Amino acid sequence: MKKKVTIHDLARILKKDSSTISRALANNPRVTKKTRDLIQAKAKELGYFRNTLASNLRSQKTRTIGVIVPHISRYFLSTVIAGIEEVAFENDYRVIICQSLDQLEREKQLTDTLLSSQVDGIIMSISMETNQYEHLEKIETQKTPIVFFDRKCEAIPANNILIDDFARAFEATEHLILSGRKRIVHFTGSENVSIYQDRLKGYKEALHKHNITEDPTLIYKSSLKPADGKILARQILELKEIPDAIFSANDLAAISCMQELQESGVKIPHDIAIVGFSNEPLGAYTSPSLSSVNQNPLEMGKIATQTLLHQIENPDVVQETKLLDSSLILRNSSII
Amino acid sequence: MKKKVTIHDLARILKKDSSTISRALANNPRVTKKTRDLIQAKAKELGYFRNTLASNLRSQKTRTIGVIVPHISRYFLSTVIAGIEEVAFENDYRVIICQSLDQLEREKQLTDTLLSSQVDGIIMSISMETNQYEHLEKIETQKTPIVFFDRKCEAIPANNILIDDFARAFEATEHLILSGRKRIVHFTGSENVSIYQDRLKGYKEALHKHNITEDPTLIYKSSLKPADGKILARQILELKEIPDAIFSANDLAAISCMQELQESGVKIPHDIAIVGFSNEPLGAYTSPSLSSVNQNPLEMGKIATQTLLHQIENPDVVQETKLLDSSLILRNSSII
DNA sequence: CATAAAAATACAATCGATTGTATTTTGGTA
DNA sequence: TACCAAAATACAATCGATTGTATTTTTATG
Repeated sequence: MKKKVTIHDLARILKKDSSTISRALANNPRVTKKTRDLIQAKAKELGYFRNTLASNLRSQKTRTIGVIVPHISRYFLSTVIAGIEEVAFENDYRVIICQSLDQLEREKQLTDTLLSSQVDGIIMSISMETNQYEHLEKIETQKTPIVFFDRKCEAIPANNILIDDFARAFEATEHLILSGRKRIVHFTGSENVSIYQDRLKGYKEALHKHNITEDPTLIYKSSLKPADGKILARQILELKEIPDAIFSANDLAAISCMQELQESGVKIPHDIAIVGFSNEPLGAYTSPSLSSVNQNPLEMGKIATQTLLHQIENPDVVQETKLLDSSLILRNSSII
Repeated sequence: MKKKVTIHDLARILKKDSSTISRALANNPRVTKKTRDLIQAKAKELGYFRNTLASNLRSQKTRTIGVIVPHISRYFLSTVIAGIEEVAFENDYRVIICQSLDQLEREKQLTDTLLSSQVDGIIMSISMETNQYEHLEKIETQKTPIVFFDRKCEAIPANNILIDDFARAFEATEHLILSGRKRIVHFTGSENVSIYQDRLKGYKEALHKHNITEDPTLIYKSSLKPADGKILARQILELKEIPDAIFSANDLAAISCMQELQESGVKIPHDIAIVGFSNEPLGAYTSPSLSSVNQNPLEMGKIATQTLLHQIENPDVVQETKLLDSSLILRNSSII
């Protein structure tokens, strides 16, 4: 394999010191413009690329952000990532992206890898399984700045970029109640994850406000994947008293549940009204279209990154929780 | 900021040489098990992390793959990325992900960045604007292995992981013809991109086979975004003779076009039948559901990565083009 | 022309881990 | 106890770029 050109090669060829080459390539004024032009021309001619490894080792900075998300290919997350990448690129940062697949073991391995890689900061949405926090404490010990998004994490001091899950869940549930629904099912996810806790609380609070007795048999916990939606649909159909509404903590479960119910002859929203969460694009195209909550993922990714970069440059900045805009979007699955 | 623990710190504390520390941490048999255990325990206690930068600089390997795609958040691409990440993780490789936004300038910058970062290989789908290739030749000059996927690139020797766009386009068009359609519109993308060329060729070939005269006014070129679909719908409605089918080179344009046509009272598929390309998940949920071509993106990502890793370990391997399985999926937008 | 000041460039240490070679220590045997 | 081989560990160079300090060269001025 042909070896790569280094500043030492250039130094030898041009009979200059490598420090001069280094400064010339960095446009350092300590090198004459004439010499600088000569060096830069030769570097280009020989296809020189600065070795970022060596450079970073010396400068103790990598201008790289590590990102850990449960699943890269979900709409919400891939859009957050697009926002992260956009702001990172603008600020000349690289992004390393990893997926935990909602598994604690993988998440641990990935945090170790990112710390070893000397990333300047980490953006993360914790996995559903995360119920222990040594791996996050390592990040804190290393003083590597970290920003959590979507799923709140209070295990270590950090910025959290969230939406108001409680308020939106309350709003969604109240919307169902105000349109006359009384037996409202709720689909929730892992209790390790703040967003599902908060959505559950919002649901309960709305019932309470409107004097509807909370019925534990109407609360279903699952991992909220499409397959779960189908299973839940069948369970609902077996209830003695069929419910008249569903508030699901995510869209994918809501949509697959809706399809399964329809195949059994249930009319949506006439018999059962449905509201989801996350505003997956396909929710706008289902029949009926799905009411949901828009979480502004692009914005979330951008703000998470801005927050992280600010923290990288100002290590002593105060940690805080930022609540971004979000909104309930009403479509035909919950409006007659 | 608290400094990170290095092997030299451990060496000082344990009164050993840093080389011994290094070997102990790498489980090198030259260090006694007793000493090794002692060192590893101390390393854990002090929260030592191997500095990957230093290690990589020494070993001239980064175990990192660079990925450049037009848009991270598109279903097809984020699924390919999920496949890439999966195989990379299994093989203990990191993945740096970048998006070109289909812009040549960004693509150039990103290839430079990746080369400077000393990635061991690159996986890439070229941008729509890419019509010059110096930046790709740089990759070749550096002897950095590269694999292209989806969009074929013959500017430099490399593996290409593709589907048979020509065959699927031919099949899709023939399907429309066999169901009685004669005036078939085709939506195509940039002529820089092989897939659009091939889909166009497949479309033409099918017309030719069935003795339908090719009509240039029925071929519309755009960037195939949702907004383009709407514009094209309006242009179609203004034609003297309304066409009876559309074969679109992607789904997003097909779907937005379909919606716009429906709002003007066109019945799909009765008046105009539609077939898209890429099998976006939401196509299964539109009304009517959209016929399309499944490109097996997860598989594509996995195979691209396996191919790249193989090439990294066997630099002299022969470059080839791999055609993966793909299939036309018929749904209600093209079946009466 | 001499000399000081300024400009340009060279020297050398450093970042942290790795690895071939050299040295020291240990254990066994005569 | 002396000595050798083997085992364990230390030394030192290296990867490529950066940067404070030292040295050389150039320029300006009396």
